[in-house]
Amino acid sequence: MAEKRRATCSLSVKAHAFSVEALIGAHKRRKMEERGEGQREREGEGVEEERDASSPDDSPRQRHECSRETDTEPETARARDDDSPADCDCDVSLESPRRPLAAQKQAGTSLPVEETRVELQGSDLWKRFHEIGTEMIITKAGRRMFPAMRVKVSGLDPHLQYYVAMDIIPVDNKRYRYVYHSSKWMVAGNADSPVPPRVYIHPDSPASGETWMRQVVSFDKLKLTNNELDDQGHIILHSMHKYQPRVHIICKECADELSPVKPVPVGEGVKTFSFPETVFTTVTAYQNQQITRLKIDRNPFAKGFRDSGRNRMGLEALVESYAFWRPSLRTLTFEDIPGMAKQGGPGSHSLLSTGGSGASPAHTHLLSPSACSSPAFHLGASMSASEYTACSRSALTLSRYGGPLADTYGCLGSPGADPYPGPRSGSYSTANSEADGFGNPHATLPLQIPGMPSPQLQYLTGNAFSANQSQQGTYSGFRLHGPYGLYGYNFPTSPRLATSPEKVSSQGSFLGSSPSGTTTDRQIMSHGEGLHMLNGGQQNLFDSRTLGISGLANSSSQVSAHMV
Amino acid sequence: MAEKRRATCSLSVKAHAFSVEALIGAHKRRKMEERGEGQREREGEGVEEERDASSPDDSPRQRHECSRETDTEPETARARDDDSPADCDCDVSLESPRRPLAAQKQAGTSLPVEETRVELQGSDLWKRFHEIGTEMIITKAGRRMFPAMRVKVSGLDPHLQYYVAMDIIPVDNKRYRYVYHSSKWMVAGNADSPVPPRVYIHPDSPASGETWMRQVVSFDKLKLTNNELDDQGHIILHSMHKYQPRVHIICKECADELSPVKPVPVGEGVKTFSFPETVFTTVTAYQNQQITRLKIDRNPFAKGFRDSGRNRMGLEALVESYAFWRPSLRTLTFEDIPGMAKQGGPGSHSLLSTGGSGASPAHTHLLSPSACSSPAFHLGASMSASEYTACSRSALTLSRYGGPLADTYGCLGSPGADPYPGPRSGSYSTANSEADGFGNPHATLPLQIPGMPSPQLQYLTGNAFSANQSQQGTYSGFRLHGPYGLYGYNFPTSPRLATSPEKVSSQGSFLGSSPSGTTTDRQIMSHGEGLHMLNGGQQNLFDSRTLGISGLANSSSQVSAHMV
DNA sequence: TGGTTCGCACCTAGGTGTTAACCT
DNA sequence: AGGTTAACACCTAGGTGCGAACCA
Repeated sequence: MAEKRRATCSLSVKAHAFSVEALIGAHKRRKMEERGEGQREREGEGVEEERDASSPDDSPRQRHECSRETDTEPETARARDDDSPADCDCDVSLESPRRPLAAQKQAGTSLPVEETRVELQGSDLWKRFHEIGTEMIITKAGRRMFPAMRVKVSGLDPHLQYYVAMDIIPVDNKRYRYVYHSSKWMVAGNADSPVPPRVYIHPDSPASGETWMRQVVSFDKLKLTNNELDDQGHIILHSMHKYQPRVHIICKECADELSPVKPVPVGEGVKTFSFPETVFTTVTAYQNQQITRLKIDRNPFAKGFRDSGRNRMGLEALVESYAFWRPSLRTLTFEDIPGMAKQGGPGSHSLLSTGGSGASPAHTHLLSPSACSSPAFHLGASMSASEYTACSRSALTLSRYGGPLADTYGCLGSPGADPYPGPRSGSYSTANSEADGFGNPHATLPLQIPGMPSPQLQYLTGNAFSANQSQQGTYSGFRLHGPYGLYGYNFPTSPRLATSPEKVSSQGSFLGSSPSGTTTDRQIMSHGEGLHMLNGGQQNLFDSRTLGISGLANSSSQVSAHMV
Repeated sequence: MAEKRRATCSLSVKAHAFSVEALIGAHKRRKMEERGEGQREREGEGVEEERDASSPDDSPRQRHECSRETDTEPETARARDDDSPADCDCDVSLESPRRPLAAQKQAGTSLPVEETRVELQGSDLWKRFHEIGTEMIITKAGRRMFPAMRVKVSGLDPHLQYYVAMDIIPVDNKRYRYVYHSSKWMVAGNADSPVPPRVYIHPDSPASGETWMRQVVSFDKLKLTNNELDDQGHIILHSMHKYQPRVHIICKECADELSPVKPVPVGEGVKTFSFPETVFTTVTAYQNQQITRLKIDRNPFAKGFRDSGRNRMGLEALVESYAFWRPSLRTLTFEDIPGMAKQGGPGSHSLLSTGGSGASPAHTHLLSPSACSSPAFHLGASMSASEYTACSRSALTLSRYGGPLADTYGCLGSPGADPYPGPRSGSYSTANSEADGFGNPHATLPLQIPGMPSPQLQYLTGNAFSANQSQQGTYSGFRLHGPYGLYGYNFPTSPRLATSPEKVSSQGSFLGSSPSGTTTDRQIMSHGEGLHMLNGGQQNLFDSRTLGISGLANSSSQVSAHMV
């Protein structure tokens, strides 16, 4: 019934223009080849440390394989054996250090001044992209980023109110062009004229430090656009330019000047963080096929374009599916397979027919209805934990709202017209790896496990620049970038203040079924009937069942960024 | 390919047990019959004053017809000619009076003490259900209410912080049983033992009075369950009991005791509102077929069950479809129609095949990609409106966050253990009609049109009990209920504090494309490229194009409830 | 020719009533 | 026999890359 059918192969029309290098990744090639085709099949569904976060159905399956999915770190000298254990479930020990100070001190009372830190979640995935050369599609209507920025914040005053915002600044003043022949980005001239400044203010803003630190702060809903007249509040960028996303944490009293249509103010109370691996080049259509592949492999919404296991191409998948019927099918062609062009084989429920007909409804129902529904519970006020410990299900309660004590700071200043602050100052950042990129819910469990030692804790209790990873012997530890030589951020105080609405409504719907603890979702870990509450670091109680269900500890990146 | 096919008719298995009265609505029957079949066809897509709020595609179409869609008010003595103009587009004058005080005073500076008022949105739809006998399905997993509670709040101090919450209390201590023979609910004994108390705290809580008053406060995400062990934060109810939803507005300093698992506290600073037309009976499966019909007709998610125009039942629709081929088909039976059991007729594009095959993918693409995307824009701080008036698109900006001045009130008290407050006191309420129930986005536009007279303003500026409707001659005006004789609300201080998460993440996704101004969505009117901003009543500027696009003024209900 | 746009198939995510079991 | 449950078809809503068309 469908009027148009996709071509069977997901290569773009430009495929003829690729270099072999671009297609196979050359020296950056992952070592996947070593494996049997059967093993690689599942990679296509989104594997390794980074979980899709949206298809609860395949989570369990993948966790069983991740130990060998991450064993390859293209190009970099990073040790492979570090990632493997981290990727796997049940090794939650790596989780703990993410909240070193807050968790240690049994917070609840205000903490003394400590360094605000921001860890990038999903750093591993970001780096995978970064090694290839991250591209982000921008459209007139606005396009989400993939991976999305997700960070974990620590070192805030639990009782102060903060805004968290994100902006994206030019890395240089160049325009780029992708040369298919060499599979490289080349400078193609100077940058286009600046675009109207836009800031994505996290929809949970303002919130208490406790709230921010309790969850993974996700920027899933942020959208990029090339429409300079955009009135949806999306971040406006030029195509074929290089950009650097930044995260800002602004104390409420300093947020007077904060606006979605003005550059983020600078000064005390505004801390800015950036992560080098999140640099990307904007495009209106993907240039590097490797990027396309990785996006398709990892973004659940692009599942339809998977060959059912990327590197293990479609044919191999079919071989597997039909092995029972035709044991020696190794050399078969598409024509050999009945219905290949129109539908999947009878036994291949997980085999997406690339040219499949619409006549095959999804009655296979891959989604397990009992998968975690990740709800969020609201409390009217911050509560004494004792009120909720009586729970017969060993559940904790999430104090969603800042609570009475959380906003004794009222910003009394008027939101006066913000004088254009001028160029942003550069930002430093240190970054450790071993992270989940897209926000594996299970992986981002912000819980400190009582009684379980935190092997990396020692490395994280120092200041931001001392971050390191105990279990990653050969890993470089952290990267320290000098002042980011980012292109001047000068926008006209400008006429197009045409601020406009931005849809934040369906916050978290994307990751609704998995990324617990993201501030986007205001969710809490909850698997099936189990109830697991985050308690803002004030307690260390939690349902130990969570461990068995939601391991995959490594997805939290030990990235610590230092602000200016 | 589908393994199971729905029966051709959407009548339940209990259909054999209905009385004719139940099927045709007896004296409550709407006068639709008078119309030609062609006119009534589209009713099935969700018409009258209440708009689906989720299918932007048919909005325009419907507005062209609504003038005659709402002309019937079953049973009540309500004048029909009142509703007609109100339902139609362009008559925005009815919108204005909804925000009498805030809009009048050019708020922005604090208002003197005034009566807090709450208007039920979608009162018309609620009353339609109420007249039949509203039923709400409850499931173990939790079921949304339809219609959802949506209210408009006024009379708050714009600069104070408030929580808005909802709970649902028993109307009496009886258990009910539906008697198909008489199509009536009969008492079947005493109520079951009380269920654990649950309160749905609106996810936007706490927020400033300005924020609450600016938007329609929607309880879309609230879910009902019959699972007493629920850990999702859903409201727990008994099946076959009668309940009354209530809305509470709690000033932040009084919200210490507010908890999702404890009864709403009483006392100063807590104002409770209830609307008689929102009483419902809980069921696990619909009892009254008229309820089923109305639900299917109005709930966009049930569109698949529409016969393409409910009251203009399936057969009539087919007659129309096949009229061209068989002009005298009035007496035909299902068997007369080729393919009746499996697919719709050739010419009825809007006729959903009741038993249709899955082999027909949605390539018709009903959704217009250019339809309003209803985005929400965040502002880091409340801003001086002057900053945004320069917009070349005559757009205004929504000040999303309370802003600096919005929380000078910090509740310093600890969230101490809340002593069980005991039975709720009854609540009074006055209610005017003429409302949209489900929250037609366009209809809930909280804008005061400068220069446009507000015919009903005079009736709404008084205290809560003086509400009336100027244009509804014969309507009773308002209802004043004495202290609601609601069943005692005594729950054990109880053991199952098993509070638990509640998913609030995808707030507004349901109404994402239409109900602007709902606090659930934090959205702003925005049609296509147009940008319309709500400004919290601080300004009256807005893009006049909104009028032409988003009329349908009547959907805002002039309901004013009085709290205890 | 390189870059952009737009319709589309194909996904995820989740809200409907129906239906057939199932329970009491 | 009435009430409850879970799977399911069928929706809404919207996020993907593809590919043809378009543009400069």
